[in-house]
Amino acid sequence: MAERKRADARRNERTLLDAAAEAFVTSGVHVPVREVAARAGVGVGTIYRHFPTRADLIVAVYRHQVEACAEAGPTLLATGLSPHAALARWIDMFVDFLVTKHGLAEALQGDATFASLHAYFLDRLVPVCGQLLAAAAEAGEIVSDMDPLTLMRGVGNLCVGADSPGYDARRMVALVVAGLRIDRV
Amino acid sequence: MAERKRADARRNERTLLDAAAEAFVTSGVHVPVREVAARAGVGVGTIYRHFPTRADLIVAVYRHQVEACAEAGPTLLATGLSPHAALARWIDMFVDFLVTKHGLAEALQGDATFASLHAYFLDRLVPVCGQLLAAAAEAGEIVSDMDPLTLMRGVGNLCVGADSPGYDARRMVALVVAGLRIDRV
DNA sequence: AACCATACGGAACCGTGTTCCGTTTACCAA
DNA sequence: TTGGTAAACGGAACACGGTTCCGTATGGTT
Repeated sequence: MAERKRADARRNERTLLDAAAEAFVTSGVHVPVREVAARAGVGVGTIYRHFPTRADLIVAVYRHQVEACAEAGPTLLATGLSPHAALARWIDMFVDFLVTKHGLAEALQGDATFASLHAYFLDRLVPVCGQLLAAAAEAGEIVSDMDPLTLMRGVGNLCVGADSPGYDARRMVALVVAGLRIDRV
Repeated sequence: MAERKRADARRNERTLLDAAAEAFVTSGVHVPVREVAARAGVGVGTIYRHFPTRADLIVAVYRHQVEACAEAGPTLLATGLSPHAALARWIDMFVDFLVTKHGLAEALQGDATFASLHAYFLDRLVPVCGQLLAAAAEAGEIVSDMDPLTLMRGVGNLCVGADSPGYDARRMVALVVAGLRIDRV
C-alpha cells in the first residue's frame, strides 16, 4: 500500500524542496525557515509538516548528492587507481561538495539542532570511507589504524569557513591525506 | 591618567570574570549570558556594560591562557628542540587549551557573533605560529609554503567536537603535523 | 548634606526555530 | 452535484538567546 497523499501535499513538498535548494544556493544553508516558506509561497507550518526539522529539509535537499558521493567510493576503487589515490580523489569529491554548499560544513557539526543531518551524512559516508581506508591500508600505502569516522568528521571540520579569505581548507585536507601515508615518520 | 572607575564597578568586573570562568567550566562556553549574570548576582545590563558582547567576555576569561600560549612559542624554539618538534609541541599546547574548554573551538569559528574572539586568537597566535613554521622550513624539516593563518584555523576547526565519542581531534592534528614534513610525497 | 556622573537591574526587543490550532480544501461517497 | 470528513494549510504565538534601553540607585566629591 503506497502512501496516499493529497495532491496539494505532494505538490507542496516538491515546491518546498525547489525553494529550499534555491534559497540554500543564494543565501546559504543557514537561510531562515521563514524565508524558505515565503519563497515557496507557503506558511511555515507547511514546512514543518513535511520536514519535522530544519535538518530534515537540508538532508532532503542534498540526499541525491550524498548518495552520489557514497556510490563514487566503490567506483573509484574499481578504476584501477591505487587505493590511496582513490581515497584522495574521493575525499576531494566530498570536500568539493561541502565547500560549494555555503554553510553546510558548519551545519554538519555537532550542533544538536542538526543532529539528523550529522547522522545521515555519517551513516551514509563513513562505511564508504572505511572501505577506501581498508583498501589503502591493505595495499600498504597508508597507516592501518585510521578510524573512518574520525577522518570524515575531521575533513568536514576542516571545510568550515572554507570560503573565508585567508583560509585554505583544501590545503589542510591535503596535509591530512599526506599524513596518512605510511612512509612518513 | 589611570582610568578611574567606581569601586562597585571594579568589584563587579572581577565577580563577573570569576562567575563566567566557573560557568564556562561547568556548562561550557555556550552558557547563556543570563546564567552568568545570575551566577554573579548581577543583572545582564551589568555584563554588557563591562563586556560589550559575549565574545569580549570570553576573550577576557581566556586572555591569560592565550598569552601564555603565545609566549610559549619563542620559548620552545629556544629549548634546543628541532624546530619541527617545537612546532609540534606548540600545536599540542594549543590543542590542549581548546579541547579542555568545552565549546571554545566552536566559538572560535567564523560565526559573526564571535568575531572579536576569533580576531583576538588569530591576531595573537598567528604570528607565533608563523615564527615556528619559518624556523622549521628554514631547517628544511617541513614544506616552506604553509600559511600560518590556514594552519591555525585548520587546527582550531579540527578541535570542534573534540569531546564527542568516536572523534579523535588529536589524531587529526597529528596527521596534519605529519603532513607538513618535507620528506613526504 | 547635597549633587550628579557613574553604574545598576531587569523588562523589553529582535531574530530564529518550533508548535498549535482555527480554517481551508482535496477526495470520496451518496 | 453535493456533502462530509480527514488531511493539509497559514500564520499567530511561544521558547530561547543575545542585546538594548531607561528609570533607579549609589559612590565619590564638594
